[in-house]
Amino acid sequence: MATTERYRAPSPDTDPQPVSTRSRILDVSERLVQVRGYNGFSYADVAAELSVTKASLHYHFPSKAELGSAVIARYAERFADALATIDAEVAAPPAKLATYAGLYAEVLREERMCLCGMLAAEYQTLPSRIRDAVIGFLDDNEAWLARVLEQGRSDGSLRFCNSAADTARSIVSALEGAMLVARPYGAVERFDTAAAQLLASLAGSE
Amino acid sequence: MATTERYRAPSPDTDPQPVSTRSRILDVSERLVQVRGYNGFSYADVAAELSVTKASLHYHFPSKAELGSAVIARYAERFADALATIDAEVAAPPAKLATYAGLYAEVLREERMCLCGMLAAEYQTLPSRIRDAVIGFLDDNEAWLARVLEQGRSDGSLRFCNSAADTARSIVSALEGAMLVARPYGAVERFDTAAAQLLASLAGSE
DNA sequence: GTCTATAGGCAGATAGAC
DNA sequence: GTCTATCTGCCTATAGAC
Repeated sequence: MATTERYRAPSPDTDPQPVSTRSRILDVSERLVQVRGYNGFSYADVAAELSVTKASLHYHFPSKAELGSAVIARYAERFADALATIDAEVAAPPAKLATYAGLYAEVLREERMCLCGMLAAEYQTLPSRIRDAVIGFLDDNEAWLARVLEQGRSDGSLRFCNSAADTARSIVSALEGAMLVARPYGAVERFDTAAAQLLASLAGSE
Repeated sequence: MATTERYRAPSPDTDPQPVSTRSRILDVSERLVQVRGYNGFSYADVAAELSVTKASLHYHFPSKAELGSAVIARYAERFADALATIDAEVAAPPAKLATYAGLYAEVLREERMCLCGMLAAEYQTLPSRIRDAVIGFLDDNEAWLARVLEQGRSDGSLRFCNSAADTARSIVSALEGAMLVARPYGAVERFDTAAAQLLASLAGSE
């Protein structure tokens, strides 16, 4: 998909080297956190999947807190790139919101929770570096959404009663909640229905 | 509060006995699951808070899965009673929804996540008995909400485009998500704003 | 960079005395 | 019912060889 090219790994044509161990560790860890939670995965799980030893993982990431921090930092960077891509490729505010919701749907289709939503649930047990990253991720998303909402209000394509900031928060909440509840049922449709309803409630007069 | 009396512990006047050990274990465990998650608390945590030994806890709840099952079973029962109380004491559908959202707000005010939302995040790591209880809890909530929505559509006090069932799912999603996101900020206002927006979007013509 | 080996601690759980 | 004592296993993390 075009909107994801900018933040995916380089293609084999231009970059024939094997993926670095560090990045494969992050890939596996990211998925495990999204599926099982930060408190639900271990170095042993990652090591088994990659057929290396736990000691080897500690060479790349000395502590679990550092591994967790690296996971969310990379995730946030990729997400920020995706938002920039939406800005570059999608003009209309309602379409931007729909594409944004589509990012969540993609994650859910892989049977994962949003990394940030999962960490939000576990918030009280997390190292402070990871806590800060969770807050930063939410803030960035809300700021981007608020800009899109302002734009939509200006051109009449979106309509909402409260402030753009509050509405942005509601959107993040609603999408995170829709993922949270849909996943136990293994039902992506549940998410899609909730997202569609949300977007419809923001539709403008135009 | 009147709406909670029916499912709270009996008052000292009518029931002067001390709270049973079993129920105190459930109280502490429930709070720990809501704050730290099922994978984030241990028998040692509960034992320390109650000043008993882990072995004593195992007498009451032989395995952690049984303890977890008992926690969610009691929670679901109490929640069902709360819904019955709303039905008995609140007539207007919009007021029923507002009272329902207030149940979530109460939980959040105690810096807890909804038990079911927390377990939904950890779903993939849970014993199957607990998984089933999570699904059952969500189903029950959605069914109750769908009935309220139907009632509101009939009397014109509520308005919504999709089916009552889908709208009920959206409400559960939105409230769970609003809790999930508000908690890291320690900001109950975030939840209140999102809940108010949600309820306003369902307001009928009447 | 990856390994073997191991440390030290906490997890869930059990046996048996009181 | 609650205790002490203990088991087994997994956890994060480190030392040091290759």
